[in-house]
Amino acid sequence: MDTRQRTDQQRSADQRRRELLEAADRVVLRDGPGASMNAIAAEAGITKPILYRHFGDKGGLYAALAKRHTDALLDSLRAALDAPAARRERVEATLDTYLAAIEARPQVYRFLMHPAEGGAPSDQGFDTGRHSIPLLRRMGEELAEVIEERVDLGPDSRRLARVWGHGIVGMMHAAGDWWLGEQPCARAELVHSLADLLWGRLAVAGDRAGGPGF
Amino acid sequence: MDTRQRTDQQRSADQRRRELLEAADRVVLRDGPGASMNAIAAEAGITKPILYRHFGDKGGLYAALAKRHTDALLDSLRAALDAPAARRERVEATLDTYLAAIEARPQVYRFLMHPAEGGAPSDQGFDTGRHSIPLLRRMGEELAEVIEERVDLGPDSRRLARVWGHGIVGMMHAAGDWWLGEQPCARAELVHSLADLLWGRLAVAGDRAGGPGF
DNA sequence: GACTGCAGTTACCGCAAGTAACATGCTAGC
DNA sequence: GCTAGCATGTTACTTGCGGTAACTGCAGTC
Repeated sequence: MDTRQRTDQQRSADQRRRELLEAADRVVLRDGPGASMNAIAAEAGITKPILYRHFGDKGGLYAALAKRHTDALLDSLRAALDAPAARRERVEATLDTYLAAIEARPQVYRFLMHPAEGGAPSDQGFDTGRHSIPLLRRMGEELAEVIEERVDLGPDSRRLARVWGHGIVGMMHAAGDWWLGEQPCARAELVHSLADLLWGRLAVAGDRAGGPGF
Repeated sequence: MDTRQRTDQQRSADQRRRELLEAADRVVLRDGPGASMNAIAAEAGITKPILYRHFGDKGGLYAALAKRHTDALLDSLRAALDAPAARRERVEATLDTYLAAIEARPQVYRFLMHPAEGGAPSDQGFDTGRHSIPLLRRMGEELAEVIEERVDLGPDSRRLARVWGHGIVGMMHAAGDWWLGEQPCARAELVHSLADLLWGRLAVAGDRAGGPGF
């Protein structure tokens, strides 16, 4: 029964890991990303070394935490991206999905993107920052694949698709971040404005009347 | 001679501050953003408390450091943005200026944007992250102003210009970050691809032949 | 019943941020 | 000239965190 026992142990270890991650999640979402390992361990009802046995170091824990949320977000984005609809509708749906996600759970978003804000004024000791980029990169790569697969970009399509994938994701991210900071308009308006930008409205807009030079 | 003395002292204090910033610059660019206050003080030939008297805390020092570089970058961007040329040329010139800057001094760029990477594997004790966003935000706001001032966007132009400003800056940033990581093409190609995206090529591209349903 | 392996603990190290209290030199007023 | 004040600098400390070593108790195994 060696294998059977192994699987039992494995299962309980995974279960424990999940519990620890949930505890970490609670603390991080409450105290911000500056949460200490001690605090997380306390929330989980155990002590530090166990966390280290499970996750190696703080970066490992945060990476695991980030991966959970990142995977979840990417799943919803994929769903929006795969919906059977015209291109512009799909783009708008994807933008809206992303923005709805960050609007619904800004704490999670801030953890994923800006690992160094919440918490004490003299916070220290988070070593994330390695995690915000992975999310952006992954989104960029996935979008690039979708673009290359669906849009006819002529020769050099691979490179072009990747540039656009990362560029569009960055646009969405930065606009979303700004929008989340100072809710200047409804989500739908933002979605529309961004889609307009992607649809080339900048190119066809006229010059302003009293513009300097023209 | 009270005022005269005051100004003398003031001048020397400012000078000292500049020297300290240059020393900090050297250390941060050499050791990454995980550089300790002790190391910076040593490089400047003094000890920690003086740094704290000048900058308050580590965040203050890093903010001052970031402001220097941010201001410099914004100056060059403004120059490119103000050049007398057609809109597309200006856009390309601005993109190129930004990308040339991050290509020329990736260390500075990484400090401004990803304050948590270089340095020891178990780095700790940087509390920036408060600085990357300011740069993006400032660029976004400035671009928004330029857009609103020069482009005729009809009613609601203020909101639209800000959305676009932040969105375009984010696009530039994310694409630049990815491009810097894995130099996949020449700078000029990237500039062209991004400008094409902004010029609506995504909207007019056809669907790919064997696409799944689309 | 001794043996192995795993969850868990306490107690510690190292290191960096930040601070208090002490030393030193310069200018100013008497 | 001599002391008062102030800026500049120092040493030596506290606090708090990440990370680890070494010990403890407890399942199941031969």
